Amino acid sequence: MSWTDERVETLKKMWQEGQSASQIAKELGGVTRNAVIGKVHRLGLSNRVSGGRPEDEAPEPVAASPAPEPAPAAKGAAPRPAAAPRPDPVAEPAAAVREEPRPAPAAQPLPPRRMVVPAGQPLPPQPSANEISPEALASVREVEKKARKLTLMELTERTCKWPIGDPATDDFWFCGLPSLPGKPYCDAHVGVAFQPMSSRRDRRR
DNA sequence: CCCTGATTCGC
DNA sequence: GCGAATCAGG
Repeated sequence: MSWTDERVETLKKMWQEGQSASQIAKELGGVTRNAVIGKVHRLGLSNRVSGGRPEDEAPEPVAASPAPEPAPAAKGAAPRPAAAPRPDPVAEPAAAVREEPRPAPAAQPLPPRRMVVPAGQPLPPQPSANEISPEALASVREVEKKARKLTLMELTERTCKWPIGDPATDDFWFCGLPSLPGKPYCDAHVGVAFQPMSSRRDRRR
């Protein structure tokens, strides 16, 4: 692979968005994070942040994006582990996680809201009425207390991406415990997310 | 251990 | 110019 104009453009864009070198490398493909970092330096895009600014560099205050683009699927598809778990086993939230470099540093103190009903019609993805083994639920509750409470950006391929809390408030985070190899969730959450769909009995409710 | 960016230096 | 190896951290 070579640094075509297009690839360089992607690199610049992502770097300025604050994406890590490894993330950029993954996105581009065919290059390692080292290659990305090397290129970043050659392009003169280093990120000096230290408090003291030599006073020569001033441009690029990183203006707030005009179109904030609400979190992709993270919000709308966010399952409610506590009450109605089981996010789509197929479409793991990882994709949505990849984006959103700036999750807005918390804001609204307490907006007038009652229930979170993600606008739009997309609400069906909910096999709902799920029967999760009591033990699975129990371990999940337990685990949630030990959750690392990671933010979107802190998630990696090895951290549990199970969302906890209400996405519409600051009271929201991701489990973050070590995920099972190849799985998007930790042991406890995998147990709730991937149900054999077998033990399905009638359920008074 | 996982991850980050920074630097060096042979190619 | 490129990027693996290495360094220096969190």
